[in-house]
Amino acid sequence: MTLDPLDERIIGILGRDGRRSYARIGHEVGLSAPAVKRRVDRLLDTGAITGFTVVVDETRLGWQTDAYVELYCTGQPQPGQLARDVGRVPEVVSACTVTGDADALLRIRARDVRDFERVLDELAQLDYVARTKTTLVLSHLVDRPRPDSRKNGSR
Amino acid sequence: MTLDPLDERIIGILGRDGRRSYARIGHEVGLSAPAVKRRVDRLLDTGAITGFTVVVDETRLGWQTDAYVELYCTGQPQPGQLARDVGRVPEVVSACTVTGDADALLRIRARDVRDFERVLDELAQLDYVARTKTTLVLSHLVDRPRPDSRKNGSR
DNA sequence: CCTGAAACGTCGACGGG
DNA sequence: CCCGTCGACGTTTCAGG
Repeated sequence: MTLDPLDERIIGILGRDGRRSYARIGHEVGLSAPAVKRRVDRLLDTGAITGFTVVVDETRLGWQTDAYVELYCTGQPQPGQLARDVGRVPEVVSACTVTGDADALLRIRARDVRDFERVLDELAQLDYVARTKTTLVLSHLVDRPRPDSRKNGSR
Repeated sequence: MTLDPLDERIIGILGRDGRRSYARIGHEVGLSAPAVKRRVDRLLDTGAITGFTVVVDETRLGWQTDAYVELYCTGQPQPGQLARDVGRVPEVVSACTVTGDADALLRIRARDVRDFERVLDELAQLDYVARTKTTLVLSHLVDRPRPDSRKNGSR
């Protein structure tokens, strides 16, 4: 699966403003609105684009506690089971298996520290979880939806 | 800053489909399209909503290496300087200061392992960076744009 | 908050490079 | 194959109630 430079520019523009009209995008990249739509539709079909979403300020919406939690497990839980189990906890916003000592690394968003403790308890009760290690997020320095693919020369 | 239950539902819908029309949203929550637009505009004004974006499958677009990098620094670099420095590296998709031994935790998206090594070198050359510790992501289990705020009763 | 009407955007069908 | 133009339809947006 390979991307046209025009596709990359379109994705870049949609990354900065997911609701920009096809006509405006076309004007910026030198295509007509239908041509842009056809490309976006194709990108959706092939799965390169998986959807559109709103970006919210989590902290302002009351999710004040942000943390990474490493999971140390007994044995090797099936990745499928692990995914299902942690996916059931709504405060888990991301989870992945990783190299290193821990078996999985979770990103948690909780209302406050008290709420976070409850989530941690919930995770510790999964029978294959031996222990957890928490790293609290203090301040956010950078947050991008995706890597910047312009070929460096900005600034 | 407090949110109406209607605002929460609207944000929830936009989270699942950031391009859904105000008319359809209005139909789902029991408002007219202009009423929905006014709410979304207000949420944008107050900063609760910071924008709209496209969701892409990074792996399919050629960003095959995903890793967490802990930064250990000499002294306490100013958070502002750190943010500026790591923000200049396009492969850094997120960065935050954290509790624990490390001073900062970065999320990196690189084209491949070779590309990742280059990024790591770039980070190591910042003069206040003493050492780094990499954790490679193996497989993604969960990935949500934000915590699920439905009050648990699903499944 | 809703309703209406004008401006705007979307999206299929069609023809040309 | 991918592009552009056109026209019908849906949506946004602002006025007024």
